[in-house]
Amino acid sequence: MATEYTERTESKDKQPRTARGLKTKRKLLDAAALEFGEKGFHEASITGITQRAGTALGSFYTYFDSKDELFSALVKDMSMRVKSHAAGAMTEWQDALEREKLALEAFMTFAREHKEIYRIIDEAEFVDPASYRSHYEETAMRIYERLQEGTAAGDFRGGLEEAHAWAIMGMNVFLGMRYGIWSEEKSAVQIADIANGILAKGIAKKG
Amino acid sequence: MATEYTERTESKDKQPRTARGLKTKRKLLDAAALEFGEKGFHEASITGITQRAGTALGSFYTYFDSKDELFSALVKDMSMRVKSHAAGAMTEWQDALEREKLALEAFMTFAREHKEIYRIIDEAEFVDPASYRSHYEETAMRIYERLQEGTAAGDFRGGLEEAHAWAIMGMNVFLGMRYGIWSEEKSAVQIADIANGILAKGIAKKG
DNA sequence: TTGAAAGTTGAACCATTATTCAACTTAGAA
DNA sequence: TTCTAAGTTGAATAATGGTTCAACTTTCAA
Repeated sequence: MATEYTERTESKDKQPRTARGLKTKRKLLDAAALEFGEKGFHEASITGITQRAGTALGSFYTYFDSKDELFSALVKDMSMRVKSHAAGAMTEWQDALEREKLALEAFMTFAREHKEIYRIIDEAEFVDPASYRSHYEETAMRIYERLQEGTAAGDFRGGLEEAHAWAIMGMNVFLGMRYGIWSEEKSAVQIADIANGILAKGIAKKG
Repeated sequence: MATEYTERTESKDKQPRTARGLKTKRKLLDAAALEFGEKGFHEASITGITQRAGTALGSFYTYFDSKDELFSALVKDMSMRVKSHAAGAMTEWQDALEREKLALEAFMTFAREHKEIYRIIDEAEFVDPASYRSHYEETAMRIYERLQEGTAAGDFRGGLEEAHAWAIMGMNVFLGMRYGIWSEEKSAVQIADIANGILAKGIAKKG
């Protein structure tokens, strides 16, 4: 699975300059995603990564300055992939509420298919806190914008704040962990329905 | 602050047998909470812990088998302390909805006062996954029980499942991180009100 | 075709740090 | 008071694994 990786923080002189170099770097990145996902940052080793990638140990340092830098690059890439996936799933919807349902459904599906991604993003809290924070702040912002659009469209009530977005995000993340990663006893749709029920009417008895 | 720590997993022969021993062990545990909270598991060092505690390096191994075992003991203790604190705050309430508000409020306050605790529990996902899971499964269970009581009392609607508890927990955890640990721009009460609004009526426009 | 730049290789280096241990000190029961 | 168990100490041990580097191979523009 040849994936495209963004590499914002990278030192210029480490960019591959030939097709061969590009291929090697991609192998390293894919291998790293697996290694970090399986073992976590500290248990993962450069040796393990280069072995998976089928390259020599030294080749790693042709493309990355350090283990930390690689991890950082991966976090940013994973963050972007979650975002793209969700965006792609939220194209067709009748009302704002349904859009949120689609968002969570997409999120759950993605979590199930890429369990390693979640481990990497979560571990960024300790290895690369700035990226971790950005990931969630940007995600919250995106949700907040959807809330505002929803209010404007008359689907959502007024008075929705940034904190509402964080609450929804928290719901989604924990449901993703519990019913996406830890077990798949319920379908993504079932879970999305439950969360959507909360957003639609809360849990209080009507009266 | 002499805190009591539970030590379920500890080997019997490491228990202190004198008052002096007990005191040293407590110093080590308190120092460890600080060290792990500040630096995280891997950056934290036994040397750092014993230095903070004002004991010799070797004394650590009089009371603990390993760095991992100590961390594990800490996670369990922190988990218990969050639980106790929340329980203590949820004694006076008129209806189930208000009880949930008090729970989140307590959680937020506690997070602000013990930021290091959150780091420790979060990092357990990688260092001691079993404890991490237990912590959240038990918390979710407690919430779920409250939901059932709420339904029985006529405060909550029917059809509430375990997944509803996970959704609420996720909301709380993320709000605690964002508005408890990262910044305190809003009061615990304000945040608890927002979350409670979601539980009470959702975010959809009444129609 | 050719040679300089790019890429590859893996052994060696080195810093870190958890853990051990044997000598030493203190506590407290008898 | 005495003596043994409990506790303390910190230098030494050992294993790990990130990083460097000099020799070697491949690429590709001219």
